[in-house]
Formats: sequence, structure tokens, C-alpha cells
Amino acid sequence: MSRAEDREETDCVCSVGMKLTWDINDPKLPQDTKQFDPFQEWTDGYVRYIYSAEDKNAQRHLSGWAMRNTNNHNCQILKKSCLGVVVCSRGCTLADGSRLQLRPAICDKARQKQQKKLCPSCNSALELLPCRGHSGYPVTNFWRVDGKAIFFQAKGVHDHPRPESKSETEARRSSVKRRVNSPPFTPKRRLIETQTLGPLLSCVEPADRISFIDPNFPQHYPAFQSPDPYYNPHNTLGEAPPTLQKPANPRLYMSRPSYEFQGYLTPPSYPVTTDLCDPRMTPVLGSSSSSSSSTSAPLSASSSYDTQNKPPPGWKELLKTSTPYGDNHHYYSADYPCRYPTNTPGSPAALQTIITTTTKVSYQPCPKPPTALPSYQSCPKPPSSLTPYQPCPPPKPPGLPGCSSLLDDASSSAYSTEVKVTDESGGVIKSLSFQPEPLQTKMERADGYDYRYAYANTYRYDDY
DNA sequence: AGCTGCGGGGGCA
DNA sequence: TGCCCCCGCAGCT
Repeated sequence: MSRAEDREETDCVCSVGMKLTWDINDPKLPQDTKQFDPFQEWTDGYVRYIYSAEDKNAQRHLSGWAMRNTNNHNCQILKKSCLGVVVCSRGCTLADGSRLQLRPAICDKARQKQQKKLCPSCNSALELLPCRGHSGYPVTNFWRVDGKAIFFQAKGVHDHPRPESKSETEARRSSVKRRVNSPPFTPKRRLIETQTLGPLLSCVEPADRISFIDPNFPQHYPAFQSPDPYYNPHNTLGEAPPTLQKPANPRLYMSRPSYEFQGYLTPPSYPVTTDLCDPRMTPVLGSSSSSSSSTSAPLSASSSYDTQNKPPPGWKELLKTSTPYGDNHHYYSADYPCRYPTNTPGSPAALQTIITTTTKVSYQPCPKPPTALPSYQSCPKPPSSLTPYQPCPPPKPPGLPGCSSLLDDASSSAYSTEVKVTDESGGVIKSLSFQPEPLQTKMERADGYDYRYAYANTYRYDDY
């Protein structure tokens, strides 16, 4: 795809990065950037963002998607490609029709190890749904540091559900650790806990999955709408409905409660961070979100990634003929190879609250980014002059680095939401604040842009 | 152990 | 030539 096409596709979106015309490969990127985009964890589609070089998440090239480094032989541009998502090969469902959506391990070895494990629910093999959202290839993200800005460009539309976010995976891991280090709890207690924190797994009825490839499938995939509010692991908060009416979480009926996966299934003190990082709920994680490294879920896919990652023959042709991106409404193509459905926005069920935590919604402007903070350029270069792309170790700026800027009129009116997740003793485990997605996504949605997966957080915006 | 980034290298169009 | 991918390595957490 040419740069002009990219621009044409994305110019309708009004992030700071989209307002300006540039391409990650341009010799010179915009230098007069005075405003930056708030960090977007769940980017999707052909989008561009310009982050502040002070943004820690941007510095770490963070993404909710499982992105692995891809060598593009360009040391100035860091390229990452999406690994997809790990699901149960049988599409097994729990009582509520939920299904696993695990984060593939980034490390090849870890991923292979992950693939050897079984579904904690049905014991069947797990499957890695590779991402083929970019002309049959994985969605790619590009990062480039230039001046005081970090330029981000994404190419492709994820054709699979979201895996666990990095923060989720880390939280689960730490939850497992806590569980290991703490006295075992009874199933009864787990019931309470799950009812309180909600499920972390997402799923779709197998039938839905089958119908997913139905060319007649509606653009918004209502058929995939799960009646269960717990459908998506990300709908931990924003998608939360006003009530807590919900039967016991199906995870309670996992056949192997002692499975190592249980920490993932029923974390007693799981920090609800998932969709607080949703681009539609632009996170303001700041330094506290400096998740060092996430890990893959302790599950595996039955099929080889490498095999699946190979675009099937005729894929490109299919995509070309369907021109899924031609009109910037890629999801509307009947031929678009969406392989995995999710529920639909607007679903009342999807709006159900699943965490009973201290949720405070405050309306407050995002502070302007500090102006005199160290930039990438100020960092000592490595010995090798051939590696210009060397993000500095995260500085320790004051204030809220994650809320580094105001986008425009739209974003300036944005407000942040702070969520405090408390443990059983009432202590705050994690306190996060986040913002609704920037205007960009709003406009996308106005175009019917991103309803594919109907991540419950999407609803939040509408609720606003 | 796993994440991350870098770099060499092969295949393909 | 550009893009894709795989692989190994090293540093870090």
C-alpha cells in the first residue's frame, strides 16, 4: 500500500498524528509538533499517532496487542508485528459462552512452550489465531523517535479478538504469585471473588465463530453478540453496565480449579487494568504503568504459529478483490477475513459492571506536558553509532506523563476516570485514571469503523 | 523465564 | 529493492 493511500485512509481521523501528513518512512517527520496524542494501547487500523518522547508507554513501544519485534533492517524505525491471540482450538465455552483469549508469548520459545499446554476448560489443545489483518500479513506497528516526539504508525486491522493486554497478563501473573504465596482459598471464596472482579476470559459461542465467516454476516456482527456481559476479558470496567446482576462466573465451574491457570481465571485481587488501557479509554498510567514485561499466558496453541502465520494461498487475492480497506471501512467487506467474532457494542449485557471497586469519575483537564523534560536526544548514545533508535531508559518526570497532552478541542474537553481497585481488606491495589478515546476513534466509530470486536469499552464512549 | 531490541540471513515478488 | 519471516544473541527485569 502506498503512502498516499495510507494517508488517504487515515486523514479522516483526527489525532494529532493524523492531522499532519506524514509517513513513518518519510525522511523528515513533522518537527513542529506542539501537541501530542495520548498513548493508545489498543490501536487498530491504519492510524498514526505522535506521542511525546516523555511518554513512558510510547518509549516502551507498548501495545495491548501481542506485538513482536520484526527486523526491518532499519535501525531508525522499530517495526513490530502482531502475533494474534491464543484461543481454545475447540472453541469451548464456559457456562456463559465465554472463551479464552490469551496473549501469545512474545518470545518464540515461550510461545512454543505455551502451545504445548492445554485449554484449562476442556483440556483440548489451544490454538493461536495469527493476525492477518494487513493484506494477509500481521498488523504492523512502526515506532520512530524523532526530536521530542515518538511517531507511531500502524498498518492493518486486527482480524482477531484482543488478547489479554500486557497489563492484564502481568496482573494475572502477579496474582498467581500472590496465590502461591498465600493460603489457598475455598471455592466458595472464589465465587465471591469472581463475582466481584468478574471474568477475565472472553469468549464466543462456537456457533458464532462459525457464522463469523459467513459472508452475509452483518457489518457489526450482531450475531456474535454474546448475551453474556462477561464475554470479553476487557470489559472489566467501562463496558460495565449499571448493575451487577450476574450469575456466578462460569469460571467457577472450571473442571480443573487447581489448574495453574486458575490464577487467570479467578484472581482474588486482580488489578483491573485491562481496558483502562483501551484507546477508547486512553489510559493515563504514567510511571505507575511502567509494566516492565509481560508474559504469555500459561496456555498454548495446538497449531504452529509459523504455519498459521503463513498467509494462505490466495489470501492476498482475496483481500485485493474484497478491498477491505479501500473505503476505510474495512469491516464492512463481506469478504473480509474476519475469523473471530466478538459481541456487539450497545449490548446491554455488555454494559454490565463486573467489578465492585471504588470507581470515581472525575472531570478534569489533562495537564499540559512538562516542557523541560529530558528527551531521547539527551540520552547518551550507545557505543555503536549504527543504532540511532535507542530509547532512553525511562526518565522520571514529574506529573502525569501518561497524560502528556491535549489533543485539540475535542480532547481538551476530555475527562479522566479514576478507578481504584481494592482488595478484600479495602486497600487500594491499583489506582488508574484514564480518558475516553480521542476524537479519532470517535470519528471512526461514527463511520462504523470499529465495531468488529465490540470491545465493551467501546460502549463506554457511547455512554458518555 | 520471559520481554525487548538488534542484526544476519533466506525467500519472495 | 522492498518486504516478509526466521533465528540467534545480548541486555534487562
